[in-house]
Amino acid sequence: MPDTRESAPVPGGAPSHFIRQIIAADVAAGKHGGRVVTRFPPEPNGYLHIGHAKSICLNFGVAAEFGGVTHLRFDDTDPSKESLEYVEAIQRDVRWLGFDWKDKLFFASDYFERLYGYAEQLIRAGKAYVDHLSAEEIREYRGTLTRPGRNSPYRDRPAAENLDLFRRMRAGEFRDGECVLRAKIDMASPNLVMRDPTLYRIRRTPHYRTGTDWCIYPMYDFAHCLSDMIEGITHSLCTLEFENNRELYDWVLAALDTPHRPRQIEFARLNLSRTVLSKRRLIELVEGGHVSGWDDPRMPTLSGLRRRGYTPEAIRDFCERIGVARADNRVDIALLEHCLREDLNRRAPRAMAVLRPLKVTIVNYPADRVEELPARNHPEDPAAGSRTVPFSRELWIERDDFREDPPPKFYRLAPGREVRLRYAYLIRCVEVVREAATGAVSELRCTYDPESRGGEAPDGRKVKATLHWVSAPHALEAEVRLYDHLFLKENPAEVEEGKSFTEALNPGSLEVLRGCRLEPALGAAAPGDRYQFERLGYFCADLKDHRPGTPVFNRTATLRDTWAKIEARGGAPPQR
RNA sequence: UGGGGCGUCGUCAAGCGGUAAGACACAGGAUUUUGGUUCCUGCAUUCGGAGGUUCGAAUCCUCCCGCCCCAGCCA
Repeated sequence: MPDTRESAPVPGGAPSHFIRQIIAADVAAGKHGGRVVTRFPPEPNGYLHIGHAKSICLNFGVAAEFGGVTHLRFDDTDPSKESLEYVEAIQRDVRWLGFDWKDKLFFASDYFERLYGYAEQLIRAGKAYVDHLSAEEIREYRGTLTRPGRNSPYRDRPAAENLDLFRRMRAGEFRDGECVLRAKIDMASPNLVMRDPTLYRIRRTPHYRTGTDWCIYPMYDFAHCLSDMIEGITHSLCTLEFENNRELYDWVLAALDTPHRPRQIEFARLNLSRTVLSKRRLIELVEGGHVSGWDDPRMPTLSGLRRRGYTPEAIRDFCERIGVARADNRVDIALLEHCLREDLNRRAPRAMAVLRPLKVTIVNYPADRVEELPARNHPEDPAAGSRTVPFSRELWIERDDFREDPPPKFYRLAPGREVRLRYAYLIRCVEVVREAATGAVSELRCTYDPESRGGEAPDGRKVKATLHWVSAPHALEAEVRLYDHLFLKENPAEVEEGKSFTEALNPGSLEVLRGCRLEPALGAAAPGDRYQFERLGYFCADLKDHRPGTPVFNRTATLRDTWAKIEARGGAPPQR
């Protein structure tokens, strides 16, 4: 007999997690004829974020592993908050993430008529009733965590009366809130969800898909399980907060004696350090003007991550690595960034850009001379090819790469020191020019070694540092946006009484630099193109604001910076 | 002091009665025309705690402690 517990590796060698194990066991046992059908069921009332990505990867991933399919179903049962804009944005994001629902696109609103039929069936079976208690009264009657609730005075109406009332609800004979349809379960249940939950409410709000066809709408607990059943979902994966609802999910399907019984399985939602993932807080960031919108590159939304320069591959890898379990968690955002760098390091072409320019004049280089020096587009990938970068007498280097009074372990440029300009020459700083008024360093005068073309001196002498640079007369000017974590706190959601989570916002999460200098090859960048600016980080041309003549780049991630770490450790204070 | 869950390294997370995987982070070192990459090395005598069962327990039992979820006509 086969071991149906299936603790052994699963097809594809993916790491084991409890949902994979359950599904593998079900498949092995021939449940549902060995079929696997999952679904991703967003409500179209907001944008998808990295937490949804976990669910999307889980649902599409696990179904694919077992040769199954995944439905994209919009859980659009509350017309007051939903819209087509969100439906479109969600589809765009799921597709971008790399998943394909084929022709399996569904809407709970398409099931309204069938759902209504099931509700009547429930009424006929004496398992649901129309209640005229007000919302406040229902709350009072529900009891508390420790005290049982009381039956509504309308609870024992005959089925025929309930049926008539429910039909009149549909016909629009009652005002919003005047009555609801409730399941008749147990007002004393220790599980509050089971204390005669509301199944239908009256809402005279036009629905973005069904218009004014309906004035009654099913609640999540009624619509979701039945939608799963209708679609033949085998494994209905959701987050832990729906655990209490599982009893009701099963109750509805059993009460209706449905032919197909999906199984709800809950897993822990993702929490990420230094950001927020709740819809409520994300909305507050957008509406409070703390970010520029849902796609602000600092947002953990998929549209924000996309604009920031994240790749779908990196996000999928991240979702695979964090695992799936039932324990509350807060994943270190450094893991997401690691996945990103790993992917980008492999595929981003290299280029040179100077963010905070400092002028360098090569005093012994002819003023009218320009050389085109070959540079590799990727140090480890010859297939990425090469390009040419112009070199001339006047250059820009990074201000951070020069120190008048270099601290220990700083081995970049300083008075009298020699360094290498990447792909170009060895240069030595012979003079520091200052602004008369402020005394600030305004220019460096250097000599170059004509024998070191390409960066290697014939005498074999070594140099400790290699700097990136851009030829001044050939440079493109650009705006570069430096992004950092949105929040300073590990868990921004944890706030003191009376304070807002927005107080933990990182004031330095965005720094806009203008007058940055790019090497000419970057002029070919199209919106969304990603590069590694050597020694700085990964950058992408902004999807919205980048124009060929006026380039705008977003910093996707910095490179790991060992020197910054040494410096921060207190060795030498930064001098700027 | 109702019910439902969850506690394994700083953070995730395997582990399914046979003697604590892996990843990130962190710390060293090697290579390097990116202080990047890559490569080595180190990093839980112990699994929330206490008892018990067993030749043997993170895994089974008992009690205790801590954290999360539920009182929408939201999902």
